[in-house]
Amino acid sequence: MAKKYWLMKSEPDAYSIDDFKGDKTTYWDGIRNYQARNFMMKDMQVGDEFIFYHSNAKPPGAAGVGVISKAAEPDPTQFDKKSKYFDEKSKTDNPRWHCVTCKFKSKFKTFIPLPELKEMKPLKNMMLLQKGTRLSIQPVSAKEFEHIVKLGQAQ
DNA sequence: GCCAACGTTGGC
DNA sequence: GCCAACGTTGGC
Repeated sequence: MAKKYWLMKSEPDAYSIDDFKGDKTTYWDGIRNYQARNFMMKDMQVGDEFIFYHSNAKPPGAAGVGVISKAAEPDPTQFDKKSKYFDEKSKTDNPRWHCVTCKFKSKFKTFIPLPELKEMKPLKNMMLLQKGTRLSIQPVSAKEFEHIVKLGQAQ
C-alpha cells in the first residue's frame, strides 16, 4: 500500500516538538476519540509520515515531521487508574483504545503558524482548516504534506 | 476566559 | 433511535 500522510496535534504545554526531538520516539497515547483511533488502527502503517502540529498554542501551527514506527497496540494508559486517560469501561481482553509509536524526523526551521497555513491556496481543502474540525489525527494528501514541509524547511 | 462546534452519554 | 444535557477541543 502506498505511503500515507497525516497530521497529528499535540498541545506544546503537554508535549512539544522539542520534547519529541529529545525523546526521539514516543508513544502517541491518550487518544480518546473513535475517529482518531480508527485512523491509527486501520489506516496508519509503519513508514507513514505526519506533520506535528501544535494546538492550543500561541500561535498554533505546524512544527515538524515524524514517522510512524510501530503499528497501533493497546494504549496502556487506559488501564492505569492513576492516569488521566484511565477508562474504566475498557477491558484488558478487549481494549478500547490503541496508539501508535512515532519516531522524530525533523523540526521545521521555520514554524508555520495557522494563519499562514490558511493563506496557502494549495492547502485550502485541508481538513485542519475546515470550520469546526477538532480531530486530533487527520489525513492529509501527499501534495499538502509536501507543501507544508517545503515551507517548514525554508530558512 | 469566552464561545462555537462537535462528540458522548443517558433518559425515555 | 431520538435528542437534550453535558463535556471537550481549540481558536481567538
